Amino acid sequence: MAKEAASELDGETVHGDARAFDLRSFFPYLVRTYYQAVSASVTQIYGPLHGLSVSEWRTMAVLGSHRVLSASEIVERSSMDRVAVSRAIKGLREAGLLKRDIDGDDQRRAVLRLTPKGSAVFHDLVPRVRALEEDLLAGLSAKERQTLLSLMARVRDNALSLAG
Amino acid sequence: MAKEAASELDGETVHGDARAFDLRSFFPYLVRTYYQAVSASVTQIYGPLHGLSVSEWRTMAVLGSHRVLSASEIVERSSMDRVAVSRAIKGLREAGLLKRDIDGDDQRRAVLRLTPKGSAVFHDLVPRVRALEEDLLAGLSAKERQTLLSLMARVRDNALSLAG
DNA sequence: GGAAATTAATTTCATATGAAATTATATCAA
DNA sequence: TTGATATAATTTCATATGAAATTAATTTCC
Repeated sequence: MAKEAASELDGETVHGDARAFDLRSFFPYLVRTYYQAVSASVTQIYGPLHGLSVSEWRTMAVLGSHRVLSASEIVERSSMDRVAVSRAIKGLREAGLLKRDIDGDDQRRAVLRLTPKGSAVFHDLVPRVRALEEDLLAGLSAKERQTLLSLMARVRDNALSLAG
Repeated sequence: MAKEAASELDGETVHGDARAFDLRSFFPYLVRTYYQAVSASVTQIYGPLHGLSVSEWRTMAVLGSHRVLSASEIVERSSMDRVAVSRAIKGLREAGLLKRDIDGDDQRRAVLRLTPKGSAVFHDLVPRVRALEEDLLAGLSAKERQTLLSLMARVRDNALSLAG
């Protein structure tokens, strides 16, 4: 990274009020610290307890409520990329938490479901992550929670339309 | 990951309403998709334009407004870890955007500042990232923006207190 | 029917990341 | 002093990540 810059800059002319720029009040930076804190708190639940990675937990969460899905369907429902899902499936299979069968009609398609052991882990985790969710939102009224989700959704939509 | 689970689970008894768990309404998951969208939109600015990585941009942003700092001070002001900062400094030096001098009093300490070229890149980027920030928050009133930041800060504080 | 295009899933490869170890200097305490 | 401890910064090493290539099965269209 930081290869030779494309735009022409003479290195002398300083314009605008860039000097006053403060990273710590820059909105994307605040979003990042917010995400980091939230993310670290969740990892504490499924990480140490059952040795799951983030991708494994998400894969399990999607399968836990949908019962039977293919890898592609998990990709759609989890906003993870297909490599992450493929590796999560591998890890969960090795741990005996997930079962993989080839679909009768379409031999490319692998049908995935939690094993009884996987299902038990899932049911052990759900109340814990729900409690964590409550702890994260502690002190916020129902209305504030709704406001937060709605504002986040609006900003996310703005961001997605910028990315194309 | 997904090594042998520690807790005892017989794999048969299903309890609670885990079946109804939906990842897509799980708060930490929503925070993550929000972060991913915002993050991708910012990367579009400093990435292609000047070939900067995220860490390089942040390091530059901190130095751009503080003029002269050590690597540790950048770590404090950017919420990055010291390895990321060290590597960002290396990249920025190789690109001629940052200058490193050993402090006279403390020979361990490296004093960093942007070169004229680095300063020019910074001044080129600031109006662009400010415009992006505005695009992200488009459609939100001043009050709504304040509300969003305040709610995010409260949740972040909750999360940090959970992590210890 | 069979070549071309499509779809499912995995593997490869090159890069990113962070905890722990390392190097080097500075300070503290006997 | 000098041995022990602390601090600044970098390097190492093991793991995580994702784009692109690969493998394999299926569908489309002539």
